[in-house]
Amino acid sequence: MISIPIFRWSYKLNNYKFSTFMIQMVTTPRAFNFYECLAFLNRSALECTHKIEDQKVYKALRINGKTVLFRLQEDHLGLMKLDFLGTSPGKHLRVAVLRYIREWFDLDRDLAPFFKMAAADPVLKTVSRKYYGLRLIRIPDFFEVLCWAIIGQQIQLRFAYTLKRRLVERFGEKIRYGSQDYWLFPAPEVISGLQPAQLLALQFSRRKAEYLIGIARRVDEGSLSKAMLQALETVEEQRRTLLKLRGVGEWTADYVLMKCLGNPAAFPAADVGLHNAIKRVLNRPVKPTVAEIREMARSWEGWEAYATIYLWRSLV
DNA sequence: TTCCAGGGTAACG
DNA sequence: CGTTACCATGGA
Repeated sequence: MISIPIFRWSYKLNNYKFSTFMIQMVTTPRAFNFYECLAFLNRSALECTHKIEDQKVYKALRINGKTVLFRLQEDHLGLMKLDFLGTSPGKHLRVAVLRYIREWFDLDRDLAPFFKMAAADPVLKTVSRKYYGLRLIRIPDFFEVLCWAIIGQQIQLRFAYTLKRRLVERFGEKIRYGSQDYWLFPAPEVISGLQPAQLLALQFSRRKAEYLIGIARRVDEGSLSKAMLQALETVEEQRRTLLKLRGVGEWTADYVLMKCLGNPAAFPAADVGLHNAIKRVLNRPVKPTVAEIREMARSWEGWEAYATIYLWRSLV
């Protein structure tokens, strides 16, 4: 990872020290298209854990026990420009944010093998060219990815975003900057103390309320964490650990492996969106069966997660 | 009104 | 092991 501190300055606006920016650059790999990633991040107007404005992403983050707000935008020469807003974090924190961003956009992955495979694949051929440079946009926070996956179970994505927004704006923290609020996903210690009725009031189903609170308790008490999963030897062990959780089935387990742990081979094969995307790409009258999809996916081996996100992208 | 959404659990063979 | 009813809600 190369980070280049360019310069630092503060400026005055109306004779008031408005803000201090710490500018840093994030290097980007080959086969990376910032605007394709932006399009994915911008797919719902109801999104609340980041904001996109004028081709720039804004995100609030709690990291190393501190909250920071940053902005990320495309820059020339294969770089992204990172600005910290409202604070000027120390070096340690800046490095942590840079690491977060590399993970968020899956920057440290060589996609050459994926594109080589996809170019010759009947299902992926078109989408891999059309959305070339799109990365697996991850949800690095373990509690957040579990909540988001559970919220999204068996409901339309639009409603899932509505529920997430209610959860975040009711139980999360916010950073105010300028005239805008930037929200942080609720902490597990907050959700673990809730009664199901408090989530039912936000129109969560009773089941989902129970799942979320149960998982929040496990994360809060420390008996479940991302580090714990990462320490396991095999993906199968990771999967088994996730499947033990109430509310986590095959789809959710694979979704977490893909979106949080960044496993490019994780594959939610039963996903309805994936089925619809394949149906459309192949111009079929009906959705393929899971068995057919597994057959199609044989040539995707090792890149199932990337195949999935490119196909999901084609739905919007 | 019916059917489908980026599913999961529990009960049943 | 595979199948099935049930869960809850919003859109088309």
